[in-house]
This record gives sequence, structure tokens and C-alpha cells, in this order.
Amino acid sequence: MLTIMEVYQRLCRGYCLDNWWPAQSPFEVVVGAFLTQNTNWNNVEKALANLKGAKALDLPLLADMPLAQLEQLIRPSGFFRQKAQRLQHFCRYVQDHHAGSFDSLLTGDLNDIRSELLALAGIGPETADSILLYAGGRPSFVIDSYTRRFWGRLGLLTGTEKYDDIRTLFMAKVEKDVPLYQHYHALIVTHCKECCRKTPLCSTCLFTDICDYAAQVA
DNA sequence: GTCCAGGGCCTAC
DNA sequence: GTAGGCCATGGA
Repeated sequence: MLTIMEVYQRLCRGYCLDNWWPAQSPFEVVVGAFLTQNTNWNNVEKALANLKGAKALDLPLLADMPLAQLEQLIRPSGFFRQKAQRLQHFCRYVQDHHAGSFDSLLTGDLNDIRSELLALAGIGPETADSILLYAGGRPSFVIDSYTRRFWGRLGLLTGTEKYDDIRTLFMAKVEKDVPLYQHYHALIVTHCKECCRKTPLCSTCLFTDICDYAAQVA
């Protein structure tokens, strides 16, 4: 079995990533983190384009926008009613509790910020960690469905671990380095999109020698 | 027509 | 505490 870092090194040899989470500002990352929940990124891009086209990708503007208007702008991302409500609630929270300052929200003790984010409607552990890692530049690894499936198939997980168990496992074994955390997570998602869901398995898969899934479909 | 995607919340048991 | 249902669009 490979270690977590050996898996990373193998992924590095297979993919060259550039600007994996495309965003022109930390706030755009946050909006994307809400919109991407259980949604294909292509649909998120449509919603983000709508917001940019309306010149509405701005925290105070979203905070004050009529909810129905926000719903229509983000409609392509799916679950648009609840996402609009939660996104607007987040913007109003930052205005009311951090004077509209994103830096203020994301500065301080990592665990305290994470708890604060998790207490907000529509922010679960994955969204909180995405905001921390990609918008805040804080070392908080993101465990998504890809990560679970991928590490599970490589024998690094038993399948019974909860979100925080996996995150703690990772962060205990990998030095807290933001670019490394971002790159590793992006590599997992890229790899899984590339071949983890293909049946039969992609012939160029980097892990055919050790992957459970590869053994199943072989 | 069916499946799935860069989740989270609520309810019932 | 946890399994199941719900939220919704768009591409493959």
C-alpha cells in the first residue's frame, strides 16, 4: 500500500494543473464553494458568468439584492432557491459581524474560524474547508466524495470514517502547507474525473496496480 | 430516459 | 447516531 504522500507524488507525475480553482478574488471562491454543492462545475461557471454579467459578484451587492433576482442569476447551478438564500445570509453575516471584511472573517485561529463557518446555514465541513483553503489560504484539507472514493479504493480508508476522521488523518500525516493542500486536493478531483468513474478502467490510470476498483473491473 | 455532479439540512426511527 | 428524502439544473 502506498502512503498518502506516495500517492501524492504519483499524482504529481501524472497531471500538470494550472489555476484549478479559477477565481479572480477570494469572494468569488466563496460564491463558487456555495454554488458547487452537489453540482457539476460547468453549471457553476454559468451561474458565475451570470453574476459577473450583472456586475453582482460583490458582497454588499449580494447582501442587498432581491432574493428572487439572485435566484435567477444562479439558477443554472441547481438548488438555486436554497443556495440563493444561504449565500445571501452569508453575505449579510459578514457585513453584520465583520464589517463586510472578508479578511476579518478569515483571520485568527483556524479552528475558531472553521467553527464559525460551520455554524452558518449551508456551510458544512466541505464548504468550510474549501473556503478556508482556497479563499483564505489556510491549511485545512478538503475531503470530498472524490477523496473518499479515491483513498478508499487505494486501501487508505476502511469506509467507516467520518469527514473529520479523514481530515484529521490527512493533516496529521502531511505538513500544513497551503499550496500542497490545494494541489493535492485538485489532483484527486482531476484524477477521479479523468478515470475513476470509467468502466472499463482507463488504460492510462496511474493506480491500476493497487486500486480496488481496477481489480473489480479487470 | 437515466445517471451524476467539486453537499447540506431535516425528519423519522 | 444514522439512514433516507429533499433540494434542481444541465451535460453525457
